[in-house]
Amino acid sequence: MKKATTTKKSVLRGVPEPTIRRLPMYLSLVRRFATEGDETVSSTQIAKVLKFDSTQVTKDIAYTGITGKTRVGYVIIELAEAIEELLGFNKVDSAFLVGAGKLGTALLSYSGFNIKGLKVIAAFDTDYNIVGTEVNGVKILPYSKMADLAKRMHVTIGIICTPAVYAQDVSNDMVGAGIKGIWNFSPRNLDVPDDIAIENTSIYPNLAILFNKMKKIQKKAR
Amino acid sequence: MKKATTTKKSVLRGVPEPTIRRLPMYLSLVRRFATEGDETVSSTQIAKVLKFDSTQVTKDIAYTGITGKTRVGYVIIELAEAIEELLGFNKVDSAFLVGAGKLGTALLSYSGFNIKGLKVIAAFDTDYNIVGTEVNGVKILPYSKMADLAKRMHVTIGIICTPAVYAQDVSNDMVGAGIKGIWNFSPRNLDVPDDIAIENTSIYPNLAILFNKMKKIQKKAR
DNA sequence: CCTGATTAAAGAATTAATTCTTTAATATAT
DNA sequence: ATATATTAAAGAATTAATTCTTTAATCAGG
Repeated sequence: MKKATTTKKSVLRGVPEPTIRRLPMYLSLVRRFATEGDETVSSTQIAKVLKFDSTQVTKDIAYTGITGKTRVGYVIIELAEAIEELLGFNKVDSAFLVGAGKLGTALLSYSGFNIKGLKVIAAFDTDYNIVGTEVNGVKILPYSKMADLAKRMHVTIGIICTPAVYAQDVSNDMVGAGIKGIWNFSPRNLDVPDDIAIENTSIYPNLAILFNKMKKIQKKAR
Repeated sequence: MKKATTTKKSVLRGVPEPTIRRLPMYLSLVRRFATEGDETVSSTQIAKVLKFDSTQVTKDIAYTGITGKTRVGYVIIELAEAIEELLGFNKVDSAFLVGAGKLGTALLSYSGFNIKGLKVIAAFDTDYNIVGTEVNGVKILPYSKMADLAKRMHVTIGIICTPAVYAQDVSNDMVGAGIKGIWNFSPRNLDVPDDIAIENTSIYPNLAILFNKMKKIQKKAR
């Protein structure tokens, strides 16, 4: 052990996905602590609120590269910034959203959606009843212009909120336009080249996990 | 080892969470195959589309209790039903939604939300400008009536879509009213008794995972 | 200035999850 | 019929993730 290279752990083998799922929880929690006047936070505190093992919290935070202080914990401002950096929330990627139906407009109007890290600069649809309108400051443009604009504006992220049948075509168009990451809210599995990142988001896994937890608790009660 | 009990694997130690996250993907995929006329599906096929290891798919499906046939695969109808049963999507839980703001109404109007397994029978808010209105067939009632109605109607699931500051109070009221599972869309971590299941849903983990995948791909390219 | 308590951090041990290997079944092609 | 290829399934091996243990730092109280 003790290799003298400067490579961070996170660079060596990447941050585990379970850690990436937990880090946003820590971020939201310590931000709240900050608004309540706290300046430091310990992994013990975080673990207590979230009901996690405290060494797991410590290990997760270690991926950010910052260090804490014995008997004090972490400086919240530092910690929040370090988590944001690790998660990629501190730079801004431009995004196009395609499919301004119910789900698409819901996302556009959702305040939590315009987060640091992601800037939705336009939305697109084929329905000329909604093309030309605006949702939460984002213009809805004709889909025919999507690919060309994405190329010219160097948009890196595409958000797909179309019905399942159109999702693959939209995905193809996005990839053709140089988009590097696709956030897919449609219930269709997309086929993309290896160098395109894809993340499927659906509420069903969350619902399934809730049901599963309820089932486990019922079982324990017997 | 080798205990001769008839207990299924899923009962012995529960279904792993990664498996529960994947099963809805299989379900959505095989339903599509069914609409395309297929009657059977192999784990190899599923794995190919989703870019998973095929033995992982086989093992995940094994948790449902059904068996496949060599050189054929699984009967899609059976498989879909078995997954639905395992995930708890085949029974119906009554749910109340609290907080009919942007996020709440978005969820109510989202077609994928009224899934088998979950029936939102009413929504609640304290804002009298929206109380009395209806979203997608769901009435919005005054929040003051929530707890009482939940008790009388034996509602088992509460969905919280309020701003962070109200979330803990709503959660307390729900627990007091006998609700057994809370699906929390607010960005506040809730403190609930051990016998209450809680699932926090936020889009940030998904965004973080997307960014992380993009970062990995960029790194590989160098 | 001690003493005790709390903490981050490193490392070991354990547990969970994934991937690899083998086997037996069986559909399809020759 | 026979051979070949495909598949589910069981089990072993591997890898990943979590939890436990120890250590050293350092803050707070006497």
